[in-house]
Amino acid sequence: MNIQFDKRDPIYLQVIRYFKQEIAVAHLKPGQEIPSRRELANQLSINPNTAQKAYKEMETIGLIYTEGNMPSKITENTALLKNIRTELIDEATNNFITAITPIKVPLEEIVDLVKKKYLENENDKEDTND
Amino acid sequence: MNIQFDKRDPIYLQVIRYFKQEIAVAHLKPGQEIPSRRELANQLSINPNTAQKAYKEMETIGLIYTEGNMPSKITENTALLKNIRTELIDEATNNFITAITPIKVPLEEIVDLVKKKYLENENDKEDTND
Amino acid sequence: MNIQFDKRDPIYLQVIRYFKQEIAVAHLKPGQEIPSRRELANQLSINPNTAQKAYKEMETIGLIYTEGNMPSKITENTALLKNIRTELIDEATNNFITAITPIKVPLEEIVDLVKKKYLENENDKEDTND
Amino acid sequence: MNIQFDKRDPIYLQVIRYFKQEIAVAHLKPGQEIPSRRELANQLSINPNTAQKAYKEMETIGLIYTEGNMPSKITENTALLKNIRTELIDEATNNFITAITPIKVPLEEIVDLVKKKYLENENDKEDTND
DNA sequence: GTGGTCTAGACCACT
DNA sequence: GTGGTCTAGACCACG
Repeated sequence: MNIQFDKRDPIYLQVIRYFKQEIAVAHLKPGQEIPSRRELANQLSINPNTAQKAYKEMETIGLIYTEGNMPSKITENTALLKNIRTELIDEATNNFITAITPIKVPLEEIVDLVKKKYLENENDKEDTND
Repeated sequence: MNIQFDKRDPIYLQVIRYFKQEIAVAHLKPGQEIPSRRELANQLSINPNTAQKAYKEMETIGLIYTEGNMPSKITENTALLKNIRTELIDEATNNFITAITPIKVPLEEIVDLVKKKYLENENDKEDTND
Repeated sequence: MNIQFDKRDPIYLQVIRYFKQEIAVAHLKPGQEIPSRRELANQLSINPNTAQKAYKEMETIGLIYTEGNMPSKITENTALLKNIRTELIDEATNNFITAITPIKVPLEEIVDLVKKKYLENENDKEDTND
Repeated sequence: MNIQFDKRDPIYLQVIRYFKQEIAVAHLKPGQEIPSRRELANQLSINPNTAQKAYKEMETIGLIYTEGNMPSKITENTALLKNIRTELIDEATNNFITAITPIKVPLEEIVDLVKKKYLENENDKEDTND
């Protein structure tokens, strides 16, 4: 596991987003165990309190659950899990539209730009494949 | 002038973004006077200090300038002004791609979604036209 | 008459300093007439209020005097005039020492630097002589 | 820490100048932690907002940096740090020469005066040593 | 009127 | 604890 933190957003939110993404692409499956708070903090070199905050938030959302002293697990509420992908996509798209609309960019120009950056990004990833 | 503030971002940043957008769509032109700090604060119902902070930041960026105790003006550095539109668009697009990529959404689906939301948004605006 | 205004200091203070310098080098002599407030404002392209403020301040100091509707004149208090040169030099030197002392620069280095910059400045002036 | 504030300059600028001087004489070193805003405000008996303003300005200059909510630190850009001493000295000397030149004081007289005041100042400091 | 600074005190999010 | 933002209200110098 590895997260490229940027400093614009709080770390705990970036951790949550990471888990959501892993769920959206089915790298994390219902009932699957996730690292303990301490492990996570170690792996990501973040403050244990930050890890704790992320997990607590995810529990509140219902994304994960913890029974007794067992490792936390991804929820088995598959409906909720299925929504995550849509939720992430919608959120990203809404943010985008909200940001781009006031600048009055023609739809065509937007689509072209999105396509271009999307493909650039794909190529970058291929270049850094192992 | 009117800004719909959300509480996620600091007000002074939203003010700056607003000015950038107004510049990007050429509602604000090089050398044009902008409202005084007090005036802006009144119009937006924000504290004069918050307006001052936004203006000060815009000065350090080079977006506006102030001579003596005269009202501040939009910079006459047209190169800088021209970049603003591109900068805003790029930033929005990059944020979008960065957010959407890890979810592995096919390009086609993304484009469709963008088109759909864009048009929805357009219609909303028409509905509220006078 | 011509003053190169910088924006760090208030204009009216720069005007006063200019008059003091002209007195210090005896370009302005006791009893000599000086431009009216309006004339000064025109020549320097400054606000008449600013010229007025400078003159008023100079009157308070006793540097100039005005009788009735006559043009203002340089004071005939020669003792005061003689002090101006010393005053300007002392002020400049004190400011310099106050600024340079906390940085713990050896006297030798300071003297060398002053000499160097002084001579550079002399040459610049010669180059722009008419 | 102690700063003798004068009322001519804004407090926050005097704070910045103080930090620059401390850097110039190497009392503050690259990466070194500096007091929190609140602490500084307490020590100097100034408002926390004023301390904040000074620190924010130093950040934009690149003099200090802040990660997360950790105490701010002196930048590790040693090139920038090295320049500060030169910058301070040059600025002081330029101001001095600019002020003294129009009075047409012979170089010799200037040097003598600088020497005299420098030494006076040294003695003053010795007198107040513990 | 303008910009600029400052204080006092509060609140928030993050670690 | 930390940094960051915001409000309310005041004062000053400048033009």
